[in-house]
Amino acid sequence: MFVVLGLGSSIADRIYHIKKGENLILQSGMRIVKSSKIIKTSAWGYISSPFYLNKILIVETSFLPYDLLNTLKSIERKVGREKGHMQPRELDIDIIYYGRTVINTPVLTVPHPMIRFRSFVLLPLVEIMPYFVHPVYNKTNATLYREFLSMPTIAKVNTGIGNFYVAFQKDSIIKSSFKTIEGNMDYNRYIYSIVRRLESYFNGKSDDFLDVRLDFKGLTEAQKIVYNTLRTKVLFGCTINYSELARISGMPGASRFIGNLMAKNPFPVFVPCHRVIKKNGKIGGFSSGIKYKKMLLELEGHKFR
DNA sequence: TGACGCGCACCAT
DNA sequence: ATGGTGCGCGTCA
Repeated sequence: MFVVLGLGSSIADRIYHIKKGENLILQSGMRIVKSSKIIKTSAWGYISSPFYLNKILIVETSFLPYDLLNTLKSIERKVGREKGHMQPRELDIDIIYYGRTVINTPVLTVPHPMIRFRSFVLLPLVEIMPYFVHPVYNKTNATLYREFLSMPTIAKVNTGIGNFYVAFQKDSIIKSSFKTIEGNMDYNRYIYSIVRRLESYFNGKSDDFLDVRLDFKGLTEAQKIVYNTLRTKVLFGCTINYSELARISGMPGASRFIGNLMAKNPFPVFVPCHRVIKKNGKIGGFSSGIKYKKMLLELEGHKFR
């Protein structure tokens, strides 16, 4: 059976760890049929982690899936110390494909479930087996990579009480959310800089993100006016009530419409709908969950019980 | 045309 | 201080 393995290392000496992994794979009786170039990538998930080197191998083996998994785990252990999930490690080996077999159990998912979100898997796959058809999506690796490139890039920031996600398309933000957004992790320098600013913001530093481009297409004229008014006139540390925001947006009396608009704000934090509170001093609603509105207002210096 | 919503003012307890 | 009732407004079906 031919299988595709993904090797990665995020602790120096990375090349040495990968090389050692390959040798142990050979020693365990597998035959390396083809191997990709090594590529360098930023860490997946939390951006502050160190960089990775990755490569993939096509190997020929007689191991059955679970035996293969155990063998690879023991190789990982031989190369490095025991590490938790998502921690930097000497060597990480994933089963990308096991022939055309599909496995879906708590211990093992094959093909690897994150293939279509990871350039460090897709890029080498395109290099050494572009026309292999993914048995679940029924698409070639080349197609998966093309789809990956047209996905938004998702930055993920820890807020202290949950994650905050920002979806970028060509250096402009198309959506932000306190819930997971689907997309790739293909960060660039600009996205890094926004993430660093968000990290500071969630630590209490004042930032209105007015230079950040938000993609307002698909919104009505009235919606754009309200979001822009809120964004540019109600800055860090301020609050406003729904009817007052309606008034300064040029639509007096539309407080209920404003509430509606805040509820479906595609850009929480960047369009600061958390600063819109009720006239009687109560906090009002928040579509992502009221705890986030409280958290944001508190880090901007307000008190709510 | 008519319902709907993260509100508001006004009136009741 | 709570709790109901119309009212208001732009959307979407």
